[in-house]
Amino acid sequence: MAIDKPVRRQARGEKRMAEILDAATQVIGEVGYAAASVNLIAARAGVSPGTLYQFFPGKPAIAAALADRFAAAMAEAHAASFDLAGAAGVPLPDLIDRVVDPLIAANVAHPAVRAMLTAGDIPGPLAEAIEPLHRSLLGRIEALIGVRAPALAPAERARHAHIAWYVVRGLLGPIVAAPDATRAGLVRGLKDVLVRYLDPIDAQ
Amino acid sequence: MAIDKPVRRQARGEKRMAEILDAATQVIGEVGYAAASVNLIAARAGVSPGTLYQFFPGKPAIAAALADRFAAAMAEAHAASFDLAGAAGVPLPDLIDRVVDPLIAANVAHPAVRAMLTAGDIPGPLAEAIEPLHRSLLGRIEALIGVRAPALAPAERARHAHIAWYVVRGLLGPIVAAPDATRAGLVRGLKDVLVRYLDPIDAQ
Amino acid sequence: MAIDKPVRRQARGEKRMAEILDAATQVIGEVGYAAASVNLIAARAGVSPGTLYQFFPGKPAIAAALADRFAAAMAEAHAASFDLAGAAGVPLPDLIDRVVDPLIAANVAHPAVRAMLTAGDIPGPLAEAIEPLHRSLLGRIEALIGVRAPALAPAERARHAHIAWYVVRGLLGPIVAAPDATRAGLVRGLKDVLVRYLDPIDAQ
Amino acid sequence: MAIDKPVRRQARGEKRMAEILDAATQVIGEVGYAAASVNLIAARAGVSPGTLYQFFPGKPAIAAALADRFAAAMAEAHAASFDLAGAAGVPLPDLIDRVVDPLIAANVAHPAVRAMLTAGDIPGPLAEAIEPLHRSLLGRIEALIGVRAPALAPAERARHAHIAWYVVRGLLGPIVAAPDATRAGLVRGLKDVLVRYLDPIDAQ
DNA sequence: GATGAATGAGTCTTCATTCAT
DNA sequence: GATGAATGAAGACTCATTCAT
Repeated sequence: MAIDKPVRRQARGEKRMAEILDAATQVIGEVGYAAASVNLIAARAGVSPGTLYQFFPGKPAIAAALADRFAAAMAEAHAASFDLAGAAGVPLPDLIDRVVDPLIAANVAHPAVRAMLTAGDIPGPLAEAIEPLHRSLLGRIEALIGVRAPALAPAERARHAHIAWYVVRGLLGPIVAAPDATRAGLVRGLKDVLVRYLDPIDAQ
Repeated sequence: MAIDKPVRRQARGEKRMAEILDAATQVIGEVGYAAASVNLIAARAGVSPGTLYQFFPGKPAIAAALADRFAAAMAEAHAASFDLAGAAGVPLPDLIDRVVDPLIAANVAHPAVRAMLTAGDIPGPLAEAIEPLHRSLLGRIEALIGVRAPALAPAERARHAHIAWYVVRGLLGPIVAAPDATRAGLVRGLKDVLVRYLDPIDAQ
Repeated sequence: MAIDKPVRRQARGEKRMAEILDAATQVIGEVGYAAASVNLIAARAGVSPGTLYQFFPGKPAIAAALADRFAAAMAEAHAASFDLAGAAGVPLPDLIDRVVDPLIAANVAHPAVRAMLTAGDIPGPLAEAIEPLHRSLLGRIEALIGVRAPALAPAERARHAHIAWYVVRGLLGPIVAAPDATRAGLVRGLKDVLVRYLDPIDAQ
Repeated sequence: MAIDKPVRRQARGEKRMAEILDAATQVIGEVGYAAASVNLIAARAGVSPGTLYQFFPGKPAIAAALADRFAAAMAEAHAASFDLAGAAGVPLPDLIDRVVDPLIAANVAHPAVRAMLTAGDIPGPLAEAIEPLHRSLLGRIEALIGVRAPALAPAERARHAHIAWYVVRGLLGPIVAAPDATRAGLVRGLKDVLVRYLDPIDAQ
């Protein structure tokens, strides 16, 4: 019982954090990072601003937490749909399905991340908060290319990864925002772009 | 002479407008649309806020003017590098060079537009200010595809245009931000993406 | 005790609200509604503008609160000096004393209301904020006339109430602004006007 | 011809002034003195702000000119409907008709004056600009009372004049703003108030 | 942990007025 | 006389953040 208390407290805290992050996901997804005020997020979470600051030291920290959460979700989803080791043996279009589909699903579920991903191009606190996510996504893509095209020079590998990632990121917004009817077509397009771009690079 | 007077006035005004837009281009390019305050733009232009408001009724109007300016520059540059009528006879990679190179040059020269282009994904005044430019760029791409692949169903043509445009837009940021050394590689990548994506669609 | 906490918070807030309204009463009373800037009111209340906005969403809300406060004070004062039911049995001059004296006392105590009452003739946010007070005062007058002259057609009753109210309102300014020496004479005049105007209407 | 020029110029100037005052009458009538910006008035008059300032040294000067214009119109209208000397012989209700009707007509035609008349209660530039008009109207009323009740002590005469004027002023707003259907009833009421108030004072 | 009051610099915008042309 | 560009001090309002309770 005495031992119970801190646990319970931590549990309460985790719940609060989750609530705040959920609220932030909504608000940032709706109006963008810049226009999403801390107070609005707190209000949406049903919490006072003071409470919010008890869990996050500032707005960028919320962004960072959101990014973390997303990175974890992504990692888990990708782990479920493919594994690096086996990635060499899969036909490219299949592999791209397995990479892209969870990515899109995750972005639909986490609209804030998408908004921050592009807003983060401008140097600033947001950019720094987002960077690890950026890195991790890029890293995963680079690793995959490394597996598929082991002979590729590292610089080239990095370049292709960047290109691929920017293409994906550029289409994420429209895809997430699109009505269901259009979305499928855009996803199809994105995959086509990737397949056709990467195919020549792909090990023969 | 009597006719000269009003002209001279307008000239002063036009010059100021240009100065303000130049300042806006810089500031928005540096810190993004959201963080670019009207007062900062005015200060950068060496003008009082009141003066700025004599020419532009608000921030979105500046964005719209910037977009207009860019659209005009683009149109001119494209007119110089290719013409729709003759676009059918050019090899695809050549055509893409002629379309992409001026686009990138223009974006390097107009960094604000690039920033606004992606920030404009969130509905709001900026999005509305940017829309005509968006439309015009998309329209040009669609027209080109129409010339190259006349048999394509209109819906498909539109879809491909969207995909291509989002790909370009998504890479514009990194390309513009990249140091010269990296930029060339990214441009190369962008063109490869486009060529490989559009080649199968291209008329044989 | 646990219940005490939120109460105490509210108490601080309520106190602040009262201070802000007091400051607004002064400032608006001195310079009028239009010239009374929010920041000035806040400063006079010894509060930052942000704090003011925590309690009132804008200037019209302050006006509305002021009007409310005044209406409540009026209602209380009138309740103490006469009651509708018994109003029929009082000689008209007495009744008018009992209605007018508290009204003037209240306006002397709440100079802002007087200023807003006439400024509110121009359609706009102020007019809307003031309207309920207007209605309530008019309603009270109309009710009184109804008691004194029950046979009067409703339209006529309303007309007389309007006339009487506009007469009162028109003299409120000068009366409140007058030095004590002159004030009594003006009040005397106001009452004479009302008595003589209403006497013929009064039930015989 | 050489002699002609200045005249012509003056004529043009007078016309410009009239245009500006007409515009001011409209604008102030619509939004009130405080909200009527000089630039708006100039624009409404089809003139640049600079030009406006060539004729009037500032906003209060416009108010003063408007008041002057109104005073002149009033004087003329009153001169046509009664004369001081003969005022003694007219039945009171008739006299009040002859005083009130032109006053109302003039206020309907000059809505700005009405707006300024009440706004001018707050000390400030407007009040000073309006004061002469105030004085002149009060003076006329006082003179009339003097003719009708020559035995009245001057202080009492002044007091009654004030009361009467404030009553009129207080009803001017509602009367001018009222739809035609209601207006007649209000005018009737105003006259009743005045007749009944002044009758006991009136010489027998 | 939680609350909500408090801050104050900063944002956009307006406006009376002046001045070069 | 006429124009319209230019000013800059306010004004209303917001927001990330802190602090007393």
